[in-house]
Amino acid sequence: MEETLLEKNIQPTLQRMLVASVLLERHQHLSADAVLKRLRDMGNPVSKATVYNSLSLFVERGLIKAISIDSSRTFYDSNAKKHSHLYNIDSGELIDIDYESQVVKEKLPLLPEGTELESLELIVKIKNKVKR
Amino acid sequence: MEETLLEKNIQPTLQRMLVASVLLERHQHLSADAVLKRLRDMGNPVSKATVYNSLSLFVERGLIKAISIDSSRTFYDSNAKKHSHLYNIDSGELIDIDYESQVVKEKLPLLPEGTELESLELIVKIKNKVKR
DNA sequence: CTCCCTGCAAATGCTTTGCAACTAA
DNA sequence: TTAGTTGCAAAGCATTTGCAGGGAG
Repeated sequence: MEETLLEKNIQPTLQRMLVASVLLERHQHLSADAVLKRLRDMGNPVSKATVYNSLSLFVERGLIKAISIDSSRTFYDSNAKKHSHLYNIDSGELIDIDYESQVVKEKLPLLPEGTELESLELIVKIKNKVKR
Repeated sequence: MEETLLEKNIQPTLQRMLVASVLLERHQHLSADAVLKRLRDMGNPVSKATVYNSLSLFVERGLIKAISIDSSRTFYDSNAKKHSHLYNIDSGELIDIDYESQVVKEKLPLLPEGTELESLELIVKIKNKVKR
């Protein structure tokens, strides 16, 4: 874990290692609050501010991704590779899909003069078929 | 304008007509606050709550779209037709692109059992090429 | 009358910040 | 020593809500 952080130029402090190990444990999407809760449930007292600061730093350094579904729903994604998302508006579940953004990129209209691609975010919102 | 609202099953009150006319005046992306400011600058005193309530109602009824760039940047889009967006992270500018979501949809992996497509949001983030 | 809408202010929820104490090189 | 990190509480924003007053049918 220490190595993982160092590779991304992140000074591996105790709290950062804790935050990183909770999120990177497996492929998952967690809110900042869920990370905090999990840490505390595990008996690791970390402050809310530190969780937010760490997660933001990780995103900035490309260790993880942040997915904003709407103004009050941000998920941190342990999968930093290029991929897209399915969001189930009924269950609140967020699922990775192996949809290669290459497909999209190839078909993309020209970008404005003097700009270049930074990232590409595709969110497919789905809902349950049955009686809603 | 009254007709436009009625078509979408929105009771055309004075304030709703004002909000709608500011946003639908032309193709644009405005934050709730920008709508409020524009209304007040035009000498139409409308409350913040009413602007938010109206915009949310319009989105719900399919008159406009809401685009969430990140947790503190929501834009309301006068273009309710299916399209995608370019977001310039340097300038904060949001631009519609005529990128037919059909292309994306055709290539989409199967949706989970019992679910159906609700919407599809593609945000291409770009940055300025020169010295940043 | 009754229902719906409006406006205000207060409340909410998420995220950031100021700052003093702390830690590691 | 000195820069970087942490934790707490407070501040900050965007958005929502409670509720009293108003308006339309």
